Amino acid sequence: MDFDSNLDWKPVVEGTLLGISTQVNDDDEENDFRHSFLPRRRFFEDVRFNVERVIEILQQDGPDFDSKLALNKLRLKVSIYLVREVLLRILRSITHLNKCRCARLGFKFFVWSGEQEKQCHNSNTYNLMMKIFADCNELKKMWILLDEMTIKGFSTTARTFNIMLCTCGEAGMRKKVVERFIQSKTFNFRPFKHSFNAILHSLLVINQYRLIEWVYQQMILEKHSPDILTYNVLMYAKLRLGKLDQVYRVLHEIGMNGVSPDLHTYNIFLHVLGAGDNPLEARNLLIHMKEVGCEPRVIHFTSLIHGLGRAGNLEACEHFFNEMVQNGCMPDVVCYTVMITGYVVANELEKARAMFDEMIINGQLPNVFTYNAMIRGLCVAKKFGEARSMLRDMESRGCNPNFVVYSTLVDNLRKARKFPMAREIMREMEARGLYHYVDLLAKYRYRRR
DNA sequence: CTAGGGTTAG
Repeated sequence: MDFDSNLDWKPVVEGTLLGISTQVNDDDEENDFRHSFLPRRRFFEDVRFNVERVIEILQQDGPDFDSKLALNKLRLKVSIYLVREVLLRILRSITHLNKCRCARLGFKFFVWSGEQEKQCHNSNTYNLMMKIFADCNELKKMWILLDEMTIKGFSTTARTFNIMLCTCGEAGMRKKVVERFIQSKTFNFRPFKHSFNAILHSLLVINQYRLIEWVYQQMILEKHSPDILTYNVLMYAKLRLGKLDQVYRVLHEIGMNGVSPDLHTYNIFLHVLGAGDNPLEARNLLIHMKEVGCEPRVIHFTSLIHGLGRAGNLEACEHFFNEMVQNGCMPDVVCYTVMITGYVVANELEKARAMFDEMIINGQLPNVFTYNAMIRGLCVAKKFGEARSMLRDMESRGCNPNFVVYSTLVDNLRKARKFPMAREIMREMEARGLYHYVDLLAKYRYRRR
């Protein structure tokens, strides 16, 4: 995909690292440092070229076309890079209509490449093939591949774990997957200290908070000692599950075990104090952070302001927002969006608008989250015409409305019994294919950022 | 190359 641009900037960047000026003169024949990158550059150009040829052949696959034979005729040198690129292309092309074909063609190529060159598979290519099966709902085949990679001696990774877990529809099944990885001898959990932290972290990424609690219990049963990462993940899960009292209990345990809190720990507590509408304690914590040399940053203030906004304490939001600026932290898109959401929740549309204007003046570009908050505010104030023109606005500024933005508008229109306009917006959604969103939900929800 | 702040409503 982005291979072109990669090839172009890489030599320049490496040159910069070596202390060589980035202003390369193209006419300078003696400038031979670029030549040393040629073989590498050539290699990737070849891969790219061959990916196209392979895809072209796979696309023709059918009863009247023997694609394996055609692939053989190419007499390719099959490398891990080639396999990876082809599988990635297939993975990205999956839609709800071509699932069967993608799974079949992907696997055909996967098997064929393995027959050409023993060294062209690794954990990564297995993960990719498994991901293709996962997205195509070929779960049995995915499990078979997991066994195969283990038998062949490839280690499973956090990525493997995530792919398997995301296909589990029910909690019981997810627990089985977790058990398998905890006991696995071939689980490559680096760079984490032990597999428990790797698993806990993976679970955090895909929002499996109850499982985090369970894995933590297993970890204690097996006498592993938790570190600050373990505790932070656990507290984060407790926070998301609304078990605020237990977050404090974990903090107490951290102190008892002589583990030092870090910036993530503080962030979690700013979240808790904000949500609990406790600006006084928050202020003490901010002072404490500075004392121990952990200077609060935008994300810390944002966590706090988010909680306070939800709790309806706008005065405190504004106070900490100003304090942040005074501390030399410039608010970013997320922070502005949190402030706007706070005003919207409190029915302060004009203040929300002022924030929206301010962020643009300060060079922060509103994104889908920001527009969604503003549209929600306009709906709450019954300004549906303006809400709809804001939808047009965001589009013209290159920020395409997503499923959430449309839902905000449609739901509010329905609540206000403005059915014709609601239908109109829904038709637009359909025209953009956003109804298929539900079908693709599993594909995107768990994707790493 | 160890995570971290934001959206609908159910």
